[in-house]
Amino acid sequence: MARYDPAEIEPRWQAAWEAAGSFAARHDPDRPKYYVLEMFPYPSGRIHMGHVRNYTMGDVVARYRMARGHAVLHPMGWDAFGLPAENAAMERGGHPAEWTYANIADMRDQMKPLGLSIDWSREFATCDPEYYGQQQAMFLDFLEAGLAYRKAATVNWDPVEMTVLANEQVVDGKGWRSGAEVERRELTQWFLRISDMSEELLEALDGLENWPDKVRTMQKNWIGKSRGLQFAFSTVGAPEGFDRLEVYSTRPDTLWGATFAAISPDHPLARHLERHDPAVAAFTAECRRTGTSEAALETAEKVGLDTGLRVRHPFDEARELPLWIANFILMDYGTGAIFGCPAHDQRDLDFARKYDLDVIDVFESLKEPAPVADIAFVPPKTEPVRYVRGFAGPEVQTGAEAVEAAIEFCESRGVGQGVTRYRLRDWGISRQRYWGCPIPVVHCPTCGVVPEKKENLPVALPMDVSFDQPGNPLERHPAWRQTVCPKCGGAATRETDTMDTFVDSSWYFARFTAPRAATPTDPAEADYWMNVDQYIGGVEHAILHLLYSRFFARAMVQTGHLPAKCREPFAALFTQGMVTHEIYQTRGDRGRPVYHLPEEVENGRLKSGGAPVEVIPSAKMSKSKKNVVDPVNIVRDFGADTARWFILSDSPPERDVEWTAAGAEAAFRHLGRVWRLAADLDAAPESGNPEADISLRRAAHRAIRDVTDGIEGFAFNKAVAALYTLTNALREAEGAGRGCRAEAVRIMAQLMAPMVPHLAEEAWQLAGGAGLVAATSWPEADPALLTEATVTLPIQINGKRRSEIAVAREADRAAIEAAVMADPAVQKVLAGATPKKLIVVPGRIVNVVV
RNA sequence: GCCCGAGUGGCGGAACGGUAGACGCAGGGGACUCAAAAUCCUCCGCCGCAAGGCGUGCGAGUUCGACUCUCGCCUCGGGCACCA
Repeated sequence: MARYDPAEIEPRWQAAWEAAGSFAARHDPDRPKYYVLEMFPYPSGRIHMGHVRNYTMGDVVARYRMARGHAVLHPMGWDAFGLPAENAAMERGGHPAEWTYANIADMRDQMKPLGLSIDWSREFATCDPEYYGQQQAMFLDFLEAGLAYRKAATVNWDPVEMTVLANEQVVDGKGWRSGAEVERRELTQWFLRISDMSEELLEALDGLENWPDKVRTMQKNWIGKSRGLQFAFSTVGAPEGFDRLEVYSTRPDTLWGATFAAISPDHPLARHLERHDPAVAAFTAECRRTGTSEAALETAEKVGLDTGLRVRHPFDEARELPLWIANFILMDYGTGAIFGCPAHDQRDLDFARKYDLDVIDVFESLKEPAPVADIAFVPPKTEPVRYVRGFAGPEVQTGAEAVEAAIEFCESRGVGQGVTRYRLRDWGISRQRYWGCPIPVVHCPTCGVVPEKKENLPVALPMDVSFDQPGNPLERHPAWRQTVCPKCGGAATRETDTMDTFVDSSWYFARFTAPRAATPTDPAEADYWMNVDQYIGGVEHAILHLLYSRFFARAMVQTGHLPAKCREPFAALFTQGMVTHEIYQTRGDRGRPVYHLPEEVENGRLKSGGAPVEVIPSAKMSKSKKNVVDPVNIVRDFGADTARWFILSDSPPERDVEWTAAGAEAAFRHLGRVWRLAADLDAAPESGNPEADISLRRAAHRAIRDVTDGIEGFAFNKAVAALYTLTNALREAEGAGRGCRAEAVRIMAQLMAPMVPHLAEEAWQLAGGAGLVAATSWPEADPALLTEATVTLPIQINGKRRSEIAVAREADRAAIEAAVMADPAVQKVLAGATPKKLIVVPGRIVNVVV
């Protein structure tokens, strides 16, 4: 007997789609367009289950929208610049380009058998000179528009390798290869003025209604708008030029609790002091031996050094506070100087206790007033508290009120002014690396920094480079740097910094609308296809990638590369969860863990040798833990449809999904049953009994409703469950006739086409459908088939379910009440008395309160 | 350290503030088979013979009614600006 054979079915239908040109995006002004985009992959060389999940979800949306009559754009490309290619070149020789393009070819070959509805004619990689040349053209426009500039910024410097390290390459404050203590070092670097758009990027978040709230919240917090007071302390004993010290505080209401002032080790005053005082120099040098990441700075032990200088309290000239240098003050935020109020800030309190500084309470709790001991009193700003050392406003007020009152009071006395600040910093895009988009400017000894001419673009990366030593090969290339000044024609050198790879991924979505255009975008194409209607990717990109893209879209609008409607390029965002798997380990020498691939393990034992394995609970699939399942093997063993079906079933898309071998096999068995339902249609009786027919039709139409709701609501697990229910109905519909069954199978084929497209085509054909199911319109549910005449109403007594009654769907309240009172369980409890309350929610529930 | 999430049977999960556990996996029992696979039937939150009781990470609260709302915890995960 014939069996479900995906190895035969899947290539056949992929060829059919190809022949029909089913997935070519066609600019059709007469049809509504729909742009589905999954975050494009980094070409590591192997696709993993996370990719399968991401692209399957996008494929469901894309195929569903096609069936809904949209002109769909569903492209794919490669985020191809970045560190791993350089690391590969260092470790095994060869050129990053060679490694990258070979990986792209491999990954494309792994992806195509998944049967995704991608328009491959639009594919590109960000390392294509054609792409990054257009990026350079935009950079020049940004530069001219004042959106790009240079300033000094700190980097992680490895003093042994003499190279800049990425945060990821700094492990416990040491270089990952050299093990040398990392130093912070200042370099002049290129920046994009994202901070100028802080307010706009913040306000526009409200309009992103189809983004997850959590992503909007994260971006809001990242932008970090704050209202505070900026004022200057006058200093005592400070060197010339430092007689005033500007500080910023979001809690000026605690000014009377200030017991010290502190500056960043990178503050100009600290830098001045270190030149004259060896103790200060030693301390600031120590502070700089930390990575540049905020997590590293925040988790480092809080240390400080008393400069011996003092500042005067602005409202009491006689009161002097010690001035410290402290490692937790960030030069990038505010003015790089603060006043410390230990009573109402835990970090300040820890610092004060450590260095024996005073703690002065400013306000206390209304409920249980007590002086601060080891835990700072930091109530929500909305909670009213009693000010014992307030200086503006009433004695009892909230923190928020007190802050505003303090700002007003200080301004009226000429002590500082209220200011609005943002945590968001300008975007540093300089990277001292080879494998990135060269920044197209020239350094001329006479003209300074000069933009390259657009006709000279792309400034292409030289191919004759070596990676046998650390550092940027562009710096030591014998000829590449040498060029002529575009302005004066004299000898000049090229910029050797390349761009952050986040730049590459900040506009690829726009390039997909016209991937071969001679300019970064084509206005007509961008106008038709933009914006992205549904963007899908990992939540790990919630802040940086998405915020940079939002900024870039605005910058592109400003420089004429996108129409004005593109300021928010992603109309809807969906963030998917990870794919996880159990970890299998045995113990090697001295108890060290040895990890094993899932395919090496069977029934809790190693296939070879039979040693028992420890099972560690699921975690994100990672090569180092070997808890990875290669999609290529799954497709080979079960077919793409099984991989797609499993990855969509069970877990809601936004949550993590656990891959299990049993689940994959079960998915395969289910698809086999579905195939058999279609293949065995001929065995059904020519005509069935009317009751079975109508009940099957009802089941099919309920499935239309439920699958449609599931897809529209991004609850693919629920759509899958509805399809299981329909399959069960078909299997149980013994009395239904052949025609009715075939109709149900065709509906099932249409409903499952977005998820398991190959099997859907096969079932469609077996059930007598004409043409490709990929070319049919989405079925409509008949409302008449969705409603039942009677409903079952649960009866609660005091909130606990005790009984149920069947009533007509249209039954009114009085009829329901009568039926409830007649119910034996109710009568037993009431014993003749009247209920205290009778709550009737028609169609839902009844609650009798006695 | 800071910001954001998530916690429901043995497992993945379902549930406009209204019958907790849809649908599936695993498992038990049975049919078919020389046997196995496949397939089919059936049981399946926990305690209890039963009546019944208890159950959505923990502790309070709001409500006729809380997985769902509020507050306080615990655990796990994501991000923290040079990983992508």
